[in-house]
Amino acid sequence: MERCDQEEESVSANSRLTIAAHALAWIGHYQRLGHEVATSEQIASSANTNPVVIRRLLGDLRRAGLVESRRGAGAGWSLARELESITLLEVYEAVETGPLFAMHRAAPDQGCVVGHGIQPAMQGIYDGIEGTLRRELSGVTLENVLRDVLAVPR
Amino acid sequence: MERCDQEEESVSANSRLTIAAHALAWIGHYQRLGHEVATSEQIASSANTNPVVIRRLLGDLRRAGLVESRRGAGAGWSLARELESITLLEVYEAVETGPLFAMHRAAPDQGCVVGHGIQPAMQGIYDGIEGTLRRELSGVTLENVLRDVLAVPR
DNA sequence: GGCTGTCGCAACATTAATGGTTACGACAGA
DNA sequence: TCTGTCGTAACCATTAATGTTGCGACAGCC
Repeated sequence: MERCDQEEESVSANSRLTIAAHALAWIGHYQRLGHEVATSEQIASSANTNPVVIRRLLGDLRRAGLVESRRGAGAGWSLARELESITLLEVYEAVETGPLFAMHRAAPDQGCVVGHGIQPAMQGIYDGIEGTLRRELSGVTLENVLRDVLAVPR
Repeated sequence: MERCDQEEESVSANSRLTIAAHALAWIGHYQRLGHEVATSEQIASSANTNPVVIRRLLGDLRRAGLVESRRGAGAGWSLARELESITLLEVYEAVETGPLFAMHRAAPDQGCVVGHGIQPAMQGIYDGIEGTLRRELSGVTLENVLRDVLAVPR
């Protein structure tokens, strides 16, 4: 598979949510063209990555009940649910692991008033932010995503 | 410096915002007790980390105009502004680098309709989410944080 | 029954961010 | 001059994400 190098400054964050949305939109679009299943090879070609990466990601989505896979001849992936019913929140929860912001690696000094109170204080703030993030993500369906994708001018 | 291992499942995300808030709250609280400056050694002891890590982080905050440092004898760190006027958004922008969610590492296949439209589509969604995140962060001041910290029961 | 294409998964390499550690010069007050 | 602390470079360790290869499992088809 050819690598199409593009000079990006310094990609740090994880692109798992982006690639997962790409894969779901691709499968949904492909099925609307009349095809039964999509292969990891086809999706990887569109996303410019390795088929195994796609299979790993789709494996997470299958565990979440969003897609199904068939083995044997004529194998491939298909949606387990309609694009309209899948939200970015479900995709996010299927592919993202930890919290947005982490606490200290080692517990702060509990003998210090600041060290003692900082984790509960920040946790309360972070919980509120993650709740807002989830509300935002739950307001976007994969149908919305595919519509936006197809609306981009060539 | 002793390492106080605490069994966390799998800390992945970055704790830079947490540590920065800890440091600012510590300096602010210390100054209210009548002290002029705080040393990276003291802050590191409270946060249970290395003084150099604190100096690096406070260096970012100084570049953002949130703290000042003094050198020579009686050296240390002090707030450049009141805790009430510093928001978590300013701290976030001072210490966090990239976007919350990243795009593909290599550009997707532009010859595919999905590959062509996926990045603009997701970017629009991500921009909205980051805007919401920033609004949330801008609504919390370091004064709020310190108050929450001191309100935690012993 | 064998052939074929694809998934499932393990194993390993690569890259990048983060954090921990040591070292040492610069600085400024006592 | 002495001392304590900052400023910063250099290096190592750890972790997550990603890329890659290999191969067995599976199921339809000939």
